[in-house]
This record gives sequence, C-alpha cells and structure tokens, in this order.
Amino acid sequence: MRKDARSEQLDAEILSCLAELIGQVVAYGEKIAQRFSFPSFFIKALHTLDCPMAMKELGRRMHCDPSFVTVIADGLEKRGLARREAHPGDRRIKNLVLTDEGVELRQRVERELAARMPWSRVLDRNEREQLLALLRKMASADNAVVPDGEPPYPLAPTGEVDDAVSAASAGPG
Amino acid sequence: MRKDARSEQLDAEILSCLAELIGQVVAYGEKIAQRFSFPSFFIKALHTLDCPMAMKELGRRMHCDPSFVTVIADGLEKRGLARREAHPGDRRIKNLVLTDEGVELRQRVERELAARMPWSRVLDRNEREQLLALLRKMASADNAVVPDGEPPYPLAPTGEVDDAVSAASAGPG
DNA sequence: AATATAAAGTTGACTGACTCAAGCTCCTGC
DNA sequence: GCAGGAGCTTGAGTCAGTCAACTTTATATT
Repeated sequence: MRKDARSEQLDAEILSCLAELIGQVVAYGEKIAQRFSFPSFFIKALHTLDCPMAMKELGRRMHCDPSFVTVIADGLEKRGLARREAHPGDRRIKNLVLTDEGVELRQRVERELAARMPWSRVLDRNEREQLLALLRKMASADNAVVPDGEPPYPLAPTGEVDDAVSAASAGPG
Repeated sequence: MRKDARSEQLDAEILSCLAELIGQVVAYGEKIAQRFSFPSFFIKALHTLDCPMAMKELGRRMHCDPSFVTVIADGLEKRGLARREAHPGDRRIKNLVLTDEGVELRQRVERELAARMPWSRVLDRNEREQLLALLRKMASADNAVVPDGEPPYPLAPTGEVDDAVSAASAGPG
C-alpha cells in the first residue's frame, strides 16, 4: 500500500494549497463587494447567473435555501440588476434574468476579479491553459448540466474586441 | 489587443471552474463537520493549525477577527483538541497547540476530506502532480511564511503504513 | 371533474457565524 | 516610570443563511 499512501499525501497537499487559494479568492470577492457596497453573495449570484434560470436552479448552484434565493432576487431586482420573468408553460417557475445593467455589472465584476487572481499574476499562458483543463475535468465530474434553451449572457472582456470573444464563448467543450 | 482579450477569457473560465470547485470543497467540509457534529470553522481551524502558532497568526491565516479566534480556541480546548500555551519570552502571546487527540482528529479529517475531493476521483497521478505544482506556485505567491521554530504536526495518511509516510511528510519540497 | 400530492416560491421567526468597540495584560521606547 | 502599542478577551450587535408554514400552480388518481 505504499503507492496509496503517497497518493494520499499528494491529495492532502493539493487540499492545503487549494484551501489557501480559496481564502484568497473569497477575500478578493468580499473586497470587491465592499467596493460596490453590496453583500458579497451578490457577487456570487451575479457570477452564477450566467444565463436566465429558475430561482430553484440558482439555489441549487449556490448551495443555498430557496428562501434565500428570494432575498437575492429581491435585492437584485431592487437595484435594477435582474428581474423575475414568468416561465412559459409553468407558472410556478420564475426565471431570473439579468437586465442590461446587470449584465454590464457582471462583466465588470468578472473582469476585476479575474484580473486580481493569482493565476493571472503568476502563471504564464501555457500554465493557465493547463490549469483550466484540469479544473474543467474536476468541475464537470459532478454536475455540468445547463438547462439548455436559455442563452448565456455574453462575457465580453472589453469593448475593444468582438470576434475573438464571441468565438471563444461559443464553444467551450 | 486580441491576445489580451483571449487571456482574460481564459482567466474568467478558470474563475468559473474554480468557483464551482470551491463550492464542492466547502460543501464537503460542512458535511464532514456535521458528521463530527461541530461547526465547520473547526474543520478549517484544525486544518490551518498545521503547527503550534500564536492565536493572532491563526486569525491571519483564517482571515478572521482575533475575537473569533478566541471562540475557536475555547471550543477546541473544551473538546480537548488543543490547549493554549504561554509563549516563552512574550507573555502576551498564547500559542495554540493541538493535543494528541487533536492531531489524530486532524489526520482523520484531512484524510476523509482529501479522499472525497474531485481531484482524488477524476485525476490520475500525473495530473495531480501537475495540479499541485500549479497550485503551489499560486499559493506561494502571496504568503508562504511559516514562523519556523515550531514543528509541524505529522500528517500520517493511514495507520497501516509507517516508513513511506514519515519519509514523505519529512521532505515535501 | 374532484381530490390529493407535490413542486416553486414567499414570508416571518430564528440561529449562529462573525465583527466591533472597549478593556485587560504585557511589552517597548522615551 | 510612563506613554503607546500589541495580543488576547468580553459583551453587544449585525447579518448571512435556515426552518417551518403558507400560497399558487402543476400533476396524478379516481
């Protein structure tokens, strides 16, 4: 069982490094939330809302109670960042849809976050491609189901680009 | 500016995948905490306490207020997992030291966590080595200072192994 | 068609993680 | 020896997040 023990050692070190990384990411998220002066779960919500989705689905993705999704939706709506829309065919469901303003803010936040993250600072292009490949493998292991039929929001990095981005965001798999 | 835009796109995708991964890690952490029936920040504390350290230092690493470290220390002490020890030379400082029981529990938790994590399940050995290298690079970018002079706690993966483990935990770099 | 069951969302009460301000003890510089 | 500051603690307070109960709508059974 030598190999297994070494393997566990490896996993443990990954966990340690990742824990630290998580700390950094969360800290940055909160800092940015403060700057925009709203609670940090709005950042999380904006990020998670990558396309129109039922409130239930948002709750699933954010690992939180449906009642809390109501709070989030209220907040986003009050600030004009999103609105509830009736689901055609099932009137129980309310789709949460970002407004233009919401999409714009989402882009800004994404870009600011991404720019400050360690991988943007210390990894070169090749390493980042490598990292993404590994992360994708892990992220898609458990869940990767998007209720298709809903178009994703654009994630245009800057106003200066047009073709490269749309091509990239179109085919992630 | 094409290259730059593509780069941002890459960073953004990394952030997305990582956000999902963080969700999974946190969720597992809470599940395990529930099983041991104590709050999940104890898990974090046990993990962070990889060697005796001042309460202040624990607070820094956990990104939380000193007063909350007091709560943590109280809890760990009450359960016999750690104790406060006077710092020789500065009586303001209290070193938080895991008891034998604490070290043992820490090992168990680490192993259970590590075993359930996505990288243990979907990445092969080579990929995990790759991942660790990348994570190390990022984690050490910001902070990587251990107040040396304090011995780290052992992280023996299992009880069935003896030599391989001690060798592995001795030289991680 | 009527009734039962269940799912999506909302509301209000509540818990508990976490912070802030103030205080105590001890160290350091003048 | 006193002023200021660091490390820790205490008590009060805040806010993120949950739980239980309810409304509305969909679906299954008879």
